[in-house]
Amino acid sequence: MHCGDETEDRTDVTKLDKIARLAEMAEAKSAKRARKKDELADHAITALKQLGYARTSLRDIAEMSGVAVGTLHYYFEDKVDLITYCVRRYKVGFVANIAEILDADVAPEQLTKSFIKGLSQSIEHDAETHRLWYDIRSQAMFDPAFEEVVTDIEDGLIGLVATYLERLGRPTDKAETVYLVLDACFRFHIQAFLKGQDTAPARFERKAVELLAPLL
Amino acid sequence: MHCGDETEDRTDVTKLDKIARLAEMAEAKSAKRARKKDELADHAITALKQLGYARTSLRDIAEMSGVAVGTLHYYFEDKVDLITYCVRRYKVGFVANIAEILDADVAPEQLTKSFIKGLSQSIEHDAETHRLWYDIRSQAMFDPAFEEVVTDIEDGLIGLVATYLERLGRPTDKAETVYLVLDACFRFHIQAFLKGQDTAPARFERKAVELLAPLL
Amino acid sequence: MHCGDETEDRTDVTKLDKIARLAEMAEAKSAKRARKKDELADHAITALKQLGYARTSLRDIAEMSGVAVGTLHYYFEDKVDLITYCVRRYKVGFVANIAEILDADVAPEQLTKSFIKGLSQSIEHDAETHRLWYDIRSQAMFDPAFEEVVTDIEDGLIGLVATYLERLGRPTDKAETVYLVLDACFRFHIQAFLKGQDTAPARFERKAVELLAPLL
Amino acid sequence: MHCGDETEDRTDVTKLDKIARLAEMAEAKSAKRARKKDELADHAITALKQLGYARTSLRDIAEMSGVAVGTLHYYFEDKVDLITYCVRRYKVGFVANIAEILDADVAPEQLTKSFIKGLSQSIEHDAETHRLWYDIRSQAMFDPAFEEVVTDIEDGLIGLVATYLERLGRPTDKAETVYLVLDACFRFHIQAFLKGQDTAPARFERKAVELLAPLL
DNA sequence: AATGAATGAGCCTTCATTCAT
DNA sequence: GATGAATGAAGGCTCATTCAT
Repeated sequence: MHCGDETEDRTDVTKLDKIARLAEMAEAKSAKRARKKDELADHAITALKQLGYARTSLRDIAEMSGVAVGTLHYYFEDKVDLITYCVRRYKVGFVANIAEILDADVAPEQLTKSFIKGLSQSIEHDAETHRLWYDIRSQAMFDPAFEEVVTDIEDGLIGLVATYLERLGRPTDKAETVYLVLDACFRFHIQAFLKGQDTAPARFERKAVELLAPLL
Repeated sequence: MHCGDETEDRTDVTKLDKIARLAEMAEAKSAKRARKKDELADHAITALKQLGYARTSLRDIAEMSGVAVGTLHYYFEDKVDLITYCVRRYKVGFVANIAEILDADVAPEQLTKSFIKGLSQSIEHDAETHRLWYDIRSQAMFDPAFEEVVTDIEDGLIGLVATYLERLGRPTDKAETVYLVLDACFRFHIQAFLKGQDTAPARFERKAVELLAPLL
Repeated sequence: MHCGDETEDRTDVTKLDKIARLAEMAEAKSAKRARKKDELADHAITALKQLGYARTSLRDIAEMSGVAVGTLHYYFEDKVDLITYCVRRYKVGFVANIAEILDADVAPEQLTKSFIKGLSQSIEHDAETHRLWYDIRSQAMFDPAFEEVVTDIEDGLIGLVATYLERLGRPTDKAETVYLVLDACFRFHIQAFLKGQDTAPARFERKAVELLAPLL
Repeated sequence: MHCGDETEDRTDVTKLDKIARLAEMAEAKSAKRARKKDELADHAITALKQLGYARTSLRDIAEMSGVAVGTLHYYFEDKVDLITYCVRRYKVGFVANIAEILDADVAPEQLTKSFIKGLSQSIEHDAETHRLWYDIRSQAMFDPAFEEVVTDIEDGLIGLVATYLERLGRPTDKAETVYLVLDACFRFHIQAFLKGQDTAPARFERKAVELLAPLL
């Protein structure tokens, strides 16, 4: 029937509209939830980088975030979920930062310099946050729950080095080796910086050059 | 009087004897205590290498050692004292082991091979214990209580590399750099081995050679 | 526009309403918490008056209160906080009770009688609770954590005596002296009563009259 | 038989001798043990007056005495026995001190002055030790194990006041009352002195005179 | 006579997690 | 969507006491 058809059509349209609107709302909701999660994570990082994984309680984080403890569990499965989310978020940002430096249009010899400078500045400004990464990486040796995030991040870091080698016109098959060397150097000087040695960033730069030279 | 003198002499001798015996007993007691401490530490390491610092309770360790919790506190100041004692004990043993290898009377080219082989075998046999060291080293970034033991051990490891370079007839001023590189490589492959990758020790050997070559 | 203004006004009203309601809820919540605290304290006093400060564990109190140990710590900072809250609460109630007696419209000679009677009855009915006060007062000689609550309560007791003297038409500058004497007498007979001497309350009354007479 | 008699006699003499010598030795031994107990008690008091009954462990006392914990249990039944021994020993000494003052051949008006002076000086010099007495007296309200020593000492103190009244030519039936008043005053000013009020001893003297006057 | 190793119950406190609202 | 009250297991640590030597 005409009437029926028309009605059905209209109904369909209405239904589709509703669904579309619902989907839209769901998306908006989900986006809002994601924003809130990130906001909570940022506060959590502030707490975590000061005390480390084992010593920071959800209460500490809740207090620092200005929300109730229950809220934390509303957004994150459990403590491990929260911590991995935080570490991932921080380290992804770090990788993006360095990637940006590697994206600059500079000569190869200049690239190494600015690359190392970027890492050195991160030692100076974010030593406390990086130690959180080393903490989690150690935990992962005992607790499989941390394995995934550590592997993902470490892959990202190796990828970063690959990008660096690419931009240098070098084969990327040594990315892992170069990462290993740079990471050792990075970690060692963060440790020194945290012990109060203010010259650690500068020493890192010299040592990194010394290590990189024979590898390239 | 003669008699008096003799008596005094005898008394003196007796006194000295007593003092000597007392000192002997005190020493024996102290030695026994040290032995017991080491025995407890060995049990503790067995527990710690399975769960790591934060996840292993003194109760766990006591149970594993077959003693009461109180006994642990009778021998160790607190948990930190116990853990640092364990890590130190294990790592000193490890350094001694490797040092023995470096002490062998072999040609330089052979030395590197046996050195790396020693490390590779330690990955295979003691991966779990080594991760305890990496755990504590990370904790030291947050907790100054671990700083001393970490510094001491790391100095020992650098010293080990210096010995290696010496035996090779190389200047030892690059010991720190070489240590950094080897440690990064070592840690990375322990991590891989613990993730179930059985080829990690072999891969470590190849990677170590690759890294060492340009540095020597 | 008229319309706009009106809408804004309405919005403002709504906002104010919300704020008001929120404030109300916060207040209600805080009141509820205070009520719960008092309820827990009352249970705690029941436990504490039986065993005293050092011998009563938080487990004992939790069990007696029918809550988990954690709940106690949710409402009170630590054991000292809980105990001082209890002692303060009890003693403030006691002071209020006696103050009520002193508020009665009776002749001066009658006042002393009813005052002493009130104290005597408190010996008979609350000897166990009062000993908790004497316990804490002694602890305060060693632990500064108890100093404040002891000073506060003792000031309140001296104030009580001052009220009594005032109602008697006497100068209040002897309040401290009279308090000292009455307290010594009170404590001594509570001690006797707790040793099983049932005549202690009656003896307290006679002794108190004997002590007060020359002071007034 | 002769022989037998003689032998028996000799035997008897020998036996008696032996018994006598044994008794002598036992006495000497017992005296030595008593001396050692007192020596240990004196060290214990030093520890106890600083921390109080509940906060002082046998380990603390052993360390301060320079003996092993086991030794403490060799001389004292248990902790309560040790503490009561200490308190009794100290307070008996205190009573003897004051009794000596009361024994002096001075005029009655002078006696009150020197009596109060003696108490005031004990506040100044031994406030810390006296608080141990107040601590135990409070504990006695909860723990019958302390009842006896507290009663004994309190009787001794009342007896001291009786001696004072006697020397003053007053009836001793008010000894308990006067003790109560003096004790209240004494305790209050010890408390004040321990809170850091240096004028407490002087204030005690004035207050004691004020309180004693109407009672005599 | 004196020791000190060993105990294990018990203490206070922390914390991730749950759930009714 | 967010809260925070409530939990209870678990943690590190203390301590009076026992006992073989």
